[in-house]
Amino acid sequence: MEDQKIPQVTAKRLPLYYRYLEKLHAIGKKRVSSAQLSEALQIDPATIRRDFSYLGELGKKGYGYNVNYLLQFLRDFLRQDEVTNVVLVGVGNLGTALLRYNFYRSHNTKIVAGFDNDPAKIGTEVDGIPVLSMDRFKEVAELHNVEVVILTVPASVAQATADQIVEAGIRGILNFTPARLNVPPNVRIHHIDLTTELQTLIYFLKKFPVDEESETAREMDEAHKN
Amino acid sequence: MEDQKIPQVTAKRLPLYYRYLEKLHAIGKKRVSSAQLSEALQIDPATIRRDFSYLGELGKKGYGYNVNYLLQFLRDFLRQDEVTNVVLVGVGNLGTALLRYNFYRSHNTKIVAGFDNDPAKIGTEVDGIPVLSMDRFKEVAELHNVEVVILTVPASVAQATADQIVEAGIRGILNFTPARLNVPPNVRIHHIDLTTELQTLIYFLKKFPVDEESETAREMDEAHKN
DNA sequence: ATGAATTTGTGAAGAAGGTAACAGATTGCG
DNA sequence: CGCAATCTGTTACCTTCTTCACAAATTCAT
Ligand SMILES: NC(=O)c1ccc[n+]([C@@H]2O[C@H](COP(=O)([O-])OP(=O)(O)OC[C@H]3O[C@@H](n4cnc5c(N)ncnc54)[C@H](O)[C@@H]3O)[C@@H](O)[C@H]2O)c1
Ligand SMILES: NC(=O)c1ccc[n+]([C@@H]2O[C@H](COP(=O)([O-])OP(=O)(O)OC[C@H]3O[C@@H](n4cnc5c(N)ncnc54)[C@H](O)[C@@H]3O)[C@@H](O)[C@H]2O)c1
Repeated sequence: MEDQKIPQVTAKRLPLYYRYLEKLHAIGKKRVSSAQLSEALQIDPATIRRDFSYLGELGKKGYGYNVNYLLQFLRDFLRQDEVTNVVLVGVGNLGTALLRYNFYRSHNTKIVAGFDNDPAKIGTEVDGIPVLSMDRFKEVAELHNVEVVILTVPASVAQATADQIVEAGIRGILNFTPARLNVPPNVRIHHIDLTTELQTLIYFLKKFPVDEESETAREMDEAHKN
Repeated sequence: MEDQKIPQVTAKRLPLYYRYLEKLHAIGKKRVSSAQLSEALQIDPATIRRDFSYLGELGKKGYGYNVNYLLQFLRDFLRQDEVTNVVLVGVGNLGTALLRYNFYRSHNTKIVAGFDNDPAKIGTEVDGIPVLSMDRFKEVAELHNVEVVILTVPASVAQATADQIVEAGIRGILNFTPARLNVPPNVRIHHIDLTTELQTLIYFLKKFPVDEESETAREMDEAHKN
């Protein structure tokens, strides 16, 4: 709480900046302007400068931002040096895909285990990550200091599963199910609703068919470029 | 364009309402109030009423909303009766999971084909959906009137692939890669950045550890409940 | 060294979204 | 029927986010 509050949206964009700065660093670029960042990330340069200004005066007038400095600053700010352990519950189609994705290499986030209630899956491994019975959830979560769960169970059991993992002390849930979970106020939930995203995209296309002339549709859509 | 503009956020919530109304309809519920919807969807009742008011006067004072009527209205408005054909490009971990998911049953959206450039995958099927060579993209997309692509290729080839599919006449892209795609203004892109979502969730947990006393963190987070 | 060119940080205005609150319409109980 | 209870639609306000526009600082070319 020692940090002064930064806007929600800014917090969501910081990882984007971080990721791109890593790329710039990798190719040896030493400086970058908000205009160049804007070009690459498709975010208004004023927005970018404002975002950074919440963190301090990170740039220099007439020069721009020093890539190394900014990268290091964001690394610290985002605690990118600390490894975060998470677990995934529901090793089905989507869960397996997520287990196979290497969040660790790119983001210092480690999925230490998957959980499922299907006896056929329990005891197996996905890319070296063990799939365990839900019985062992609390034990394993505590052992690895896990506070965040990726939830990919069927919607029908989402609430019951959420109750169970909250009970075990989990404080954050990345919810891929369409269910709206009811949890205590001290537990944070982020919803990712793939179906709705697809539907919304289709809705806009059907509703506002773009003729080459008009830019309206694109303007309408800018806000979606999170 | 005949429809008066409705706010972005409202458009994103409509499928949510629609989905829940289907559930209500299925269990035979005849009427529902904004307060009840609020309870189930965790959206402020005033927001719900405002959302519906953009579409017309759909409710009745002292009564609430007629489930069947509202459901039918939203079905029409969202064009849920028309089947939308889409294709998926990049049949890897994530792509395969999405192919296996039945968008059709739940949302009248049909993935008619997957595309990949891996010879080992071309010619196979995933749950009855054929995996084809990119060479056939334009032909197949035109045959099935496809305007929307789900993009799940590696980030490194995302831009090149986007160019290729835009060239073939695609007008909407659901982009799962972390790449920020550059496309003509008449093509719509929605980004779904799973990694950033996870990072942002973790960021908030680390930055604002919730003590039972304080609600600050939850307040800060409300906006994420999309 | 000088002055033109850059580029930041931010004040101010605007756009977009959320919500309290209430008039007015309707329901449904007694 | 009469009246309390219910519940919408919307006005008014508030908060959050975006963007314009510009002074101030710095760089860079000559
Ligand atoms: N797959 C997709 O592309 C996709 C798209 C949109 C939404 N979703 C949502 O993501 C969720 C998962 O989808 P999926 O396709 O991977 O489903 P899935 O059925 O393939 O996987 C669900 C997994 O959860 C396990 N499970 C069931 N009950 C459990 C319990 N009580 N405790 C622990 N594990 C349990 C099952 O054994 C299975 O392995 C669903 O809610 C779905 O609506 C998936
Ligand atoms: N899997 C995840 O959980 C996850 C999480 C976050 C982000 N992503 C992103 O989603 C994308 C896909 O991830 P993945 O794990 O499924 O990767 P993957 O490597 O498993 O799948 C990529 C697929 O694309 C195919 N491909 C490669 N080049 C192609 C081309 N030029 N044309 C057509 N197909 C081509 C490959 O053959 C492969 O089948 C990546 O951009 C990744 O960053 C994935």
